Amino acid sequence: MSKVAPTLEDVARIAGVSRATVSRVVNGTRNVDPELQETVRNAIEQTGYTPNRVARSLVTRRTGTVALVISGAGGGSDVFTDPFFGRVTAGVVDFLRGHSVHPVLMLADSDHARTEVVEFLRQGSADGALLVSTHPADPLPARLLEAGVPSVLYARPGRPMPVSYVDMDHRVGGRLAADHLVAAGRYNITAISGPMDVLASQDRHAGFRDAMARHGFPYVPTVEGGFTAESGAAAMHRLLVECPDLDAVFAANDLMAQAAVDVLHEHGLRVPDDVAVVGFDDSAPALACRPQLTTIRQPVERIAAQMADLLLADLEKPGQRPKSVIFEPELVVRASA
Amino acid sequence: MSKVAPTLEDVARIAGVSRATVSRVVNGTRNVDPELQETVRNAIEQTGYTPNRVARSLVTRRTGTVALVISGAGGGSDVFTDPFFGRVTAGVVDFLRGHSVHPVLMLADSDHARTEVVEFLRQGSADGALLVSTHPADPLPARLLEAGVPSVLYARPGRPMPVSYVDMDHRVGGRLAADHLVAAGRYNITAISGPMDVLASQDRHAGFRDAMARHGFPYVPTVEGGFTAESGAAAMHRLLVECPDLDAVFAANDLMAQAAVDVLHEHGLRVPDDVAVVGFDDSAPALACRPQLTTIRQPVERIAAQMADLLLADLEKPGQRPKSVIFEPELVVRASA
DNA sequence: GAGCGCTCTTACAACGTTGTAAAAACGAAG
DNA sequence: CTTCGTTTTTACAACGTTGTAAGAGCGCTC
Repeated sequence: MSKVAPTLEDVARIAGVSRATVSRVVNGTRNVDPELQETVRNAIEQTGYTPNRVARSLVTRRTGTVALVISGAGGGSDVFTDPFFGRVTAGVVDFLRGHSVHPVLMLADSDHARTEVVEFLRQGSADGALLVSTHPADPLPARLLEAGVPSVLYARPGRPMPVSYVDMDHRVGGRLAADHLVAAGRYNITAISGPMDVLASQDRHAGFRDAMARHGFPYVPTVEGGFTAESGAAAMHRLLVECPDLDAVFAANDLMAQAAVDVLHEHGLRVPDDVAVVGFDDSAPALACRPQLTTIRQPVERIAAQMADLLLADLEKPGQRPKSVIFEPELVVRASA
Repeated sequence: MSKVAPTLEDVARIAGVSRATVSRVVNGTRNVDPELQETVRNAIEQTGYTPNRVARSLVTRRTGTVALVISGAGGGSDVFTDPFFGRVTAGVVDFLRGHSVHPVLMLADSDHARTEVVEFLRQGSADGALLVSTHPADPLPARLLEAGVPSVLYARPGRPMPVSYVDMDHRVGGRLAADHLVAAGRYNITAISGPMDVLASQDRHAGFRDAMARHGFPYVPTVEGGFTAESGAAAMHRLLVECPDLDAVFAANDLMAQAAVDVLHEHGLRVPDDVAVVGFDDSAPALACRPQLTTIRQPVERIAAQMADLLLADLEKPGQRPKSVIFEPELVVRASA
């Protein structure tokens, strides 16, 4: 059975030196006689010693973990089926593993849960927080800031505050979609927006609408969706009723775009011949969709990695002023438009 | 700025009692005079005290975290785009949050990474491991067992060993698919299997083939896939070449089934009129697919929650003998077959 | 009113590490 | 042969918590 783990003390006794010397051999090997080093290393080998991380954390005040918090989203379980969060996780995990830092996954979908997250971090269970917060009214960023927890946000905060964040220029994304559809000669262009209480949705739509206006289209029939497939399908149905002669749809994410394509097919409309469809994100559904989606690429994994990078930098040298890094979207032309 | 966190000592001084008394108020409130309790609570309120989890862990030898390890899968990043892992994560997170336990996400896709996982757990950074290991040759389960780390596996281990696990009866799943296709009057039934070095794939296929044999079909044309959309499409192409008059396909997961449907459409074949398609898992693509997939439901979230439950039970009362819980699959009839 | 059994509270020693200040070892220089 | 620097090693006090054994307070009984 797993006998009790050996400690520094045990190693020191076997090597015939003091705890401190062993400690110095284990971490940065400064000022230790090479011969002694060898002896100590042997003793470590012999005992199978492995430093106790908790004890180390207690004195260094560093745990080597960060919290990855998904905040704001309503239903806890659906979150992980949305490709967006999977990609964020992938980007974060991939970056952190190169730095021997481990992410603790937390959901902050209720007030109770948010309190728990703040407590967790105040208790020093993690060194900082990576916060994916979609709703601008989310109180969590402010609460973490107030608690003095080093944090970096994915997406700019709802109200200005001194905190680092990464983001993408969603307005440019909207503009790219508009430019593409207009250049393709579409006239009856419509949109399925994301939930309007989400900043990214607002920006995507504003960018789209502004560009359309510049192209001479003062009004864009729009139905608000909820970033889910069901909401996308419902929105498409309504658009077809309100605007039967539409020849293009800009959907604020790929999930809704895919659902829209299905609805169009059900109505006997061909994509892109009758109706052009542009999505947003360039995530898995964009490729799974038939026809494959023309979409606006958001480099989620890179953005997420950058977020982790900013946090580690802040942990390394605390007290720097907040930073922001904004990524540029990119039009990916496939078959749907 | 965030002043240094208050400690038990501070609270004790303000309340005019000793550290131990405060400690007893904070956790299970046994044997403390109600009046004193009130005083202490006020002091806690006043200082904004929150117990330091690391210090607590050092003495209790419990961290309140478990490692959620994704092992075996090749590419680190794709993992999280596979709906399966998202669902496992959702199930685990959802269960654990009710128990104030937090999952640390780890990828074990290389030997180096596996060593890091074992070290992490031996160092006491987490109380136990939830291991999603797909390849039977994966050395991680054995190494964790050897290191005395409490663990529970998703899927039975490659070789028998005394460790708890949860699983589903994949053979029954294969049988359900075969029965359904035969009952629907299909004659030229084919299969796209999962990667054959994965136990779940073997079982699904074996169950399918055995049932087919019982129905009088001694041979099932089969192409091996890799659980990805691309591999599913490639497999479907090959099947169409080798077996042009096929009228049914059983794909070992929904991702491949969806890709197969697309390929069939490209060949001008209608689903289900010309070819029936049955998937496996009942994950998001099953609903996104047109027509929606008839599939074998695997209750991934419930299985994952059960896995977490077993681990917590083992942590609660260590040294019990290993347990296994096997779930039953279920046929979900939709439009594709 | 001394002794006894309660309940409640308090010191104190862990837990396993790191960092600092003091001590020992060892040459080299005067 | 002492004195002084330099390098290496050691002892000891943290870090913030919990658990245990000893102690204080207090109402009973005899």
